[in-house]
Amino acid sequence: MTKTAAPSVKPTVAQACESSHPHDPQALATLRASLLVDATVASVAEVFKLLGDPTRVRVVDVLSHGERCVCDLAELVGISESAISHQLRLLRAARLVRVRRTGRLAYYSLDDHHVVGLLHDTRKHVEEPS
Amino acid sequence: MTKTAAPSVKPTVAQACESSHPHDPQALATLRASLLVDATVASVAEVFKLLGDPTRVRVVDVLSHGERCVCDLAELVGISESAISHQLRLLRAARLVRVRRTGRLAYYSLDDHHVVGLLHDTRKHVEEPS
DNA sequence: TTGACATATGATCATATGTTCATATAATCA
DNA sequence: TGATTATATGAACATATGATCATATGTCAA
Repeated sequence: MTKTAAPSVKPTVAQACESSHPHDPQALATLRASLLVDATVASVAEVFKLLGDPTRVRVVDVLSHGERCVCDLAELVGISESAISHQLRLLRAARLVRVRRTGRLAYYSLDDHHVVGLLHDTRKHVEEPS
Repeated sequence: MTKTAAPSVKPTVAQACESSHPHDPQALATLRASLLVDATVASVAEVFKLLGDPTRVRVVDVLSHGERCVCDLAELVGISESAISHQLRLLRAARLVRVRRTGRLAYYSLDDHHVVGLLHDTRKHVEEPS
């Protein structure tokens, strides 16, 4: 879907707007060299994509207060247990959460506390008066 | 698609796993009260969703180094000008970028410098050795 | 004014995503 | 053992998304 090919992979074409405004090829080359590499872009986008869903934001929000079992998560997030389980699977795959099993209960907790920071920063940001 | 209804809107049902492990209703109520409200969850998810795409991550990355015209952005990001324009539209709508028009050129720049911080933090995070 | 150019946008299409339903697995209890 | 409970997962479906193509708008140069 999203094109992730690196700019550097694409054969460099003459810039369409080159004639209209001056470019410093050296500066452009320097800029290009300082851009994030493909793998980083992909990883970063992946983390943001996981946080880019209201259900998963709620899950992280709940878990930021401590571990919870699946059914409590479902209840607190306001979604079916099946739906929560699917979402937890995604978060697990990305190592954002971790499971601890006790009998038939599965307790989830944050495995990546960076996301709490991201959530916190973004929350403060969106709550700022514009 | 994503269910965004608040837990509090949903009539409280008896918890399915109530019988299996003890719950402190008071603690649950306190937790519930400290969760993010719907509007915040939606806004936060919206910002993350915009950053959850490799193309847009690249756009923000490029713009974090200074303003660029659309055709340079297209070139640097490695995508068609039409595609870039569509993405810039989304970023504009969310007030993450801003346009400055000069003749037939449109220079885009970051309108929200929080996103650079988010990008930076997440980058450092994904580049950490696990 | 005409034509070339820079950007924007609507329509379309293939693919991705999130939920639901049905079912599977595994643990506990009668 | 058999029934119940907690969680997981596959299939199906509706919707969302991002790219492309065609076209529109606005600007500048000849």
